[in-house]
Amino acid sequence: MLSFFQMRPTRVLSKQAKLLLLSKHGTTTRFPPFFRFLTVEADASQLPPPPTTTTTDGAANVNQVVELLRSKDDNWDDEELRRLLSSAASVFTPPRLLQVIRRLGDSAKALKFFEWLQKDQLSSLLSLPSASYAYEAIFDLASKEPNHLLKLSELLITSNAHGVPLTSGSASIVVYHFGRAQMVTELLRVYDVLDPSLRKTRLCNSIVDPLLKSNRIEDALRILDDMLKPDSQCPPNDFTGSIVFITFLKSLIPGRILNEEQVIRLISKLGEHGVFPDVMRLTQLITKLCRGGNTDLAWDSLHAVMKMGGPVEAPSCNALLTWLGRSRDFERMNLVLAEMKEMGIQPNVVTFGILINYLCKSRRVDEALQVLEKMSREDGSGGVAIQPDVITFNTLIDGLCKVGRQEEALDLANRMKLQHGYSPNTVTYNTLIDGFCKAGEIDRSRELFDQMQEEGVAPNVITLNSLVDGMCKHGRISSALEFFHDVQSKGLQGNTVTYTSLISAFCNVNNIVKAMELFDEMISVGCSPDSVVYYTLISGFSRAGRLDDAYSVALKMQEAGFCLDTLSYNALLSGLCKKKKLDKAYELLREMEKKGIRPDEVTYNILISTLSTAEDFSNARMLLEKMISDGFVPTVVTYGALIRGYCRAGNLDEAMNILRDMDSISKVPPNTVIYNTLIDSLCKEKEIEAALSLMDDMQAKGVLPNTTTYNSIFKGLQEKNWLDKAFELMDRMNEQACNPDYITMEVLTEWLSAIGETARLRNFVHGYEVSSSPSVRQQKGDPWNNSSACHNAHKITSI
DNA sequence: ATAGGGTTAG
Repeated sequence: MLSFFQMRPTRVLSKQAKLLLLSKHGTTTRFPPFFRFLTVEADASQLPPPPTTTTTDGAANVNQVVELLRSKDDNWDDEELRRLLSSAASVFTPPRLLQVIRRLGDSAKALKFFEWLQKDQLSSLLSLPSASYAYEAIFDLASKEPNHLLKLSELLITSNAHGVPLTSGSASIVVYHFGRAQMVTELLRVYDVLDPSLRKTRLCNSIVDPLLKSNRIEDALRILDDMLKPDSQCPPNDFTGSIVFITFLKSLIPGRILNEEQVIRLISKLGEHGVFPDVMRLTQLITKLCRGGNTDLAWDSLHAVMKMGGPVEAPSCNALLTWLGRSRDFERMNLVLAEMKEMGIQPNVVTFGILINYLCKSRRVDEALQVLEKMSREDGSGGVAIQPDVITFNTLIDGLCKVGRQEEALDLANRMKLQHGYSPNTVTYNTLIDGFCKAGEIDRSRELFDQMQEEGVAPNVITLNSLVDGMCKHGRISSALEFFHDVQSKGLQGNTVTYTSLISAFCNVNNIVKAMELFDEMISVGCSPDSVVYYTLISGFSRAGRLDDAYSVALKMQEAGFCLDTLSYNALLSGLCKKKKLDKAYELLREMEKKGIRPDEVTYNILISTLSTAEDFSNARMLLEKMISDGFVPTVVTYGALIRGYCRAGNLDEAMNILRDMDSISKVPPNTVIYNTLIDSLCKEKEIEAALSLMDDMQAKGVLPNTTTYNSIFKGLQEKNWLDKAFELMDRMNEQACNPDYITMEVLTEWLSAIGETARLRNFVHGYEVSSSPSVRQQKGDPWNNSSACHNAHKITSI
């Protein structure tokens, strides 16, 4: 009875169905391809050709059956139906049956008819292949009816219960609808009941995509694994790649939902099937992974694609290089650059920019300048010259400024304009202005500020902030305020950074009232406080000894939703220790520990300093051990704290021992502060020779003395009335452009006026030579009156 | 590519 069909059971049917058919007949039957709606996977070889014989009798019969089923609601005349179907047994073929079902236009009725046929002797009409197609027709009907999702879901269960395998068409219908509704459980059920030969790439994609979108990573991976098998029936295509890579990029991935191995495995397996992320996606993936702290995985991903011959271009490499640069991994940066060269991946201006930026940030400015020279030169070895852009230059200009070479930075800005035709932009000016401000050359910065406006380059809030901070840090707070108000009136608004600089400056001169006023003003003009400005206040209050106020700012900070960070805790801790409130300090330490805020090197330094000051050297040294065992490296500040403690305790020998240990054991070079501590103590102990020999030691080691050094020495010399040495040092102070402060003036005025040497003091303050003669010698140029001698030379050349 | 946060000396 199945002989209407040429059967080909191997592909479409489940094992169970195959056995059933083979045991009954063992002949080959072909399937009718009647219903191919929504067939996602159009595979003609799967589906048998349409039947070759049809008769008009049959067509008439279909009409009659449909008529009968539709007219008699659910209670059709069984006898009549049976008669219609069997009388035309030779012509009422399964294809006709499907025509009936399709024309019923109602899935419930169709299912009822199907079930009637199954119970009936005529169930032979529903031998398995056509049963599957009958179900496909019912699925199709249901999919167009109200409440289709529920119906499809029920039909899926019924068909399974009836032992009727899904056709590829049925699968397409349900997957399409379940996928749109993200019904992951149903999708998985479809996948599981579907004969493996029907699991085609596009169908699998349609299942995997909603699974990934619903975050069912494990389930998606199971299907992906099937797809990625070497001899897969449903190998991944570009769409598979794109849904997987998009999921990678949704940041759900790194570490949390997919682990590193899984990411790499997917990339490799997809690559084995020739599916790669495109240049943009790979770049985004690398950036995302790096941003999530997973530079290693980013490295592996890029290399996996490289190794398998996927498309890798400069932007993807640049993404990795950026982060390697940030983590100071120069070795791997070089490796990437070498690989790029080897693989013929052409670096672009960004690649060089990253390299230059890295070198600048590592203060290796000369090497950065060499890269600039190299990139604009054709090197004859296949390398193409890459013209630097404004960003390249700005990076270098900033690099020069940051190492205090602002004059060269200015030269480079000129070169950029004259030789390369790039006009300096706001960033160029900002960088230079900040450079000169940091060097204390506020007037030069103001000139640049005026110049940029003359040339039509708009200053922005960063320009403002550099100047305000520069003025603040160089004792010109009122100029800073004036300047701020000035630009405000011209329409340039400050921000939290502007206020932080000002607040910090007022805290430093102990004007807490003004600092608080500015904080309130900042909020009233709509700049939201951030952790830095809170820190600035906490630190300011702490240093002023106003711990209660510091605590109340800390409370405000937390109410605003910020956590106290290590820096803020250190500020409070330092304030408490200075006030010798050690109980409170330990309480704060316990709070830090409870909140999981790790102490850092500075925390240890504060505590070591406190213990040293209290002359509790055994505990100070024990803490030093703990600091080291916690993985911190003691610094010049740590040793400085110990040295200061021993000095204050009058144990200069031990203090000197530590200085020697720094040199011989720890290899920490001493700085000015260390020498100042020791020199001051030696002077106070009247050991002026030893102090002077330490000064020689400083000079030999290239450590510059500062005003504090000279102040201590002058006091010591005054005690012994060593005039000549004092004159010599006054000259050296001038030579080194080390400005006297009020303490210097106090000491020298008292001493020199008492012995009638005020003329030398006058020479000293005017920058003239002191030691040879008290009378006025040749002018060396007055360092306090040199403002605008040749300022045009400092300008960026106008074209 | 550019701006604001620290511990030690007097």
